[in-house]
Amino acid sequence: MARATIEDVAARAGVSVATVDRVLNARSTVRPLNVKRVEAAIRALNYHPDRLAARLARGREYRFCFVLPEGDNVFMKGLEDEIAAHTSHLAAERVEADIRHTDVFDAAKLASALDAIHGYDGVAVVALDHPRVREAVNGLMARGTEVVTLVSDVPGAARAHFVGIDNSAAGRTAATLMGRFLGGRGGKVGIIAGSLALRDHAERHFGFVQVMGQEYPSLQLLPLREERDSASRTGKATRDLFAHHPDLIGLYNVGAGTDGIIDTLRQAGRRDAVVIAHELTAFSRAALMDGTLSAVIAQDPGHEIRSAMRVLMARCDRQPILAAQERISIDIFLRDNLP
Amino acid sequence: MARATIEDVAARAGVSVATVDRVLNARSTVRPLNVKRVEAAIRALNYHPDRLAARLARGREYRFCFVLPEGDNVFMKGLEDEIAAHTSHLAAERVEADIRHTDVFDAAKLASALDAIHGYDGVAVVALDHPRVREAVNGLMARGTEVVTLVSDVPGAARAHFVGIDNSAAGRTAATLMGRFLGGRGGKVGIIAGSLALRDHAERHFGFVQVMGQEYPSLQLLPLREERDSASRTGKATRDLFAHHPDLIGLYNVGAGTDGIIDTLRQAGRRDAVVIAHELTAFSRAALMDGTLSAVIAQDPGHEIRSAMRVLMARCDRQPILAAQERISIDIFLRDNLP
DNA sequence: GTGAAAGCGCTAACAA
DNA sequence: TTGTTAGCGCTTTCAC
Repeated sequence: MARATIEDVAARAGVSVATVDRVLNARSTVRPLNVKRVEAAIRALNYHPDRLAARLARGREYRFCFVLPEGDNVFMKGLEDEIAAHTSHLAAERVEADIRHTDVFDAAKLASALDAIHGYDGVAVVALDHPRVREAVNGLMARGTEVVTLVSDVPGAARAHFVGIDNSAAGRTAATLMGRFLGGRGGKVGIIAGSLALRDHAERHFGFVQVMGQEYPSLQLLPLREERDSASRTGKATRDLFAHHPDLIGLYNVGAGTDGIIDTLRQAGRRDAVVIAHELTAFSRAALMDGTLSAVIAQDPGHEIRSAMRVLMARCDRQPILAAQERISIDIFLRDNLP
Repeated sequence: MARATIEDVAARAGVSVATVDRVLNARSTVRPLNVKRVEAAIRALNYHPDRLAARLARGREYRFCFVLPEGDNVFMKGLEDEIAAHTSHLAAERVEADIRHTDVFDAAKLASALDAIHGYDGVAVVALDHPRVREAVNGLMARGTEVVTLVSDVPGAARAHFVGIDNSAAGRTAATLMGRFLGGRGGKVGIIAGSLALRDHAERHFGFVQVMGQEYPSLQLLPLREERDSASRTGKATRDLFAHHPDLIGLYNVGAGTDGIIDTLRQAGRRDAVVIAHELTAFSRAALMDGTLSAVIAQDPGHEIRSAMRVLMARCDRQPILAAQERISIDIFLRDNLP
């Protein structure tokens, strides 16, 4: 017995395919009796609509807009590459994706960039946790544009989904690695972040401090330094930290700008300290290989982009999203398990 | 300007859609001149065939067979669950998947199980590196059935693809974690495997020993114990190891049967040793949470099943496979980054 | 409220 | 070797 089609259902229910389609897609009012009949037929035949045929008939085009931070953040460049790669792959499925850039550190600019978005079915945005941004996201959803937040969330907003990792868990993971790699040694641990105004940085920092305090009391945490994800600033911060604290044995970089830290460490020839950073880039890979970095905690930009697109498409089709498949994992990379 | 269709290409090339289809799918011989014309038209219009429409028209059904080890291996049960889950999701895409069980430790049985497979478009098999199995795989491919190996490979075989991790890298990863978690302490490290006849176990063992020898000379590796992935045997082995070696500070379980080890460790109240095992299960998760296990190295069964199906489908459609998307990563899980 | 029928872009007979 | 055409399963006018 082959798959049931909409015609089979129509025949069994004693109505036309158009009526079946109406109850399936809640398109227009159908007499209650017929609704019952159709539903019964669907159950009886175990009918599942053929999504391919539906998409073909609908001739639907998905237009998505990705809003990313401007600047030279390597991870964000990676996201862009993945968007390009996946879009060309999805051209066959009528998906079109544009990219817009804006200043992520500025809520007003980000909000007005979002407000200015028209003519898209969905938008994915690297967000900022701020009332103005929340408002802008809600506005988009209200106008019927699906919104997912990417990498960094706006918790209170009506966004359809957040595509990204649990950042406090990522911070806790960093702490456990730091604590265990340091294996009972006592000393100081430095922390550098971009800005605690960025929700992901704040959460990582929180998770890190929490576990360090609870589990590794022999390690003394130095006050957090906010260096705006700038390589020159993180490099200088690293030099300062080592200069002022001869007993510095660990360093955690919560945000970007890891290249600056790596350069400084290489110049100083410091390979003994345990250094943990986020995101896999050409720099961090090389640093992992030569021992400058001990571990990297990462999120896979490819997974994130594909997930964002799947979620957006599912929402546009009013289909449920499979939470398990869309969960983004916290990857730990050592020298030995680099992809 | 909308997407170009096959009709646009046909019109521009001055041929019929059937001819375009012929050159697209290398269906039958087309006059070279027309091939040129069609190819030029495709380039000029930037034509990409609509895969959805193709699949719909083809009315293709993909019939796949998964050959898995029999027995109560929890990881393999996980694979089965994922097959079920993904198949129901792919029913909408006309994919049907059956599961067969066989004895993986027995090359002859596995080979004849493979020989007995007929009427499938593709098979995914948890293989065994043995000439008979290689022959059986080659036989399937020769009869036009696409084969991918899953989790455990048969390197010399003509299989279309191997879906799984780099196991020697996984072993090296285990060693680095072991060495760093032990942080300079000296002592003995035990190794338990299922059987070195299983290629994945042999490779993990190789990678582990290699890195331990090179990087952590203060740790003494005990001779490998082969316990056939049986929980009762690994449990006993663990008891023996601790009884005979009071200075045992690390334990690496290369294969399955981790539950036995966990039970023994819990009973003995040994939380100080660094214990590393493979695969995420209800047991290993709980053991990670309560500190009995220090780290788990895993491969995501969901990714593997989805990848196997994608690869098989792509092969059936004679489409290229995207290596980057199909790479299975070596996941490291600590208490803090459990999914 | 309901149904008939014309596509969506492609494939695969079948004819020429 | 090439072209014509009837579908694949669904959506969507447009009449009734």
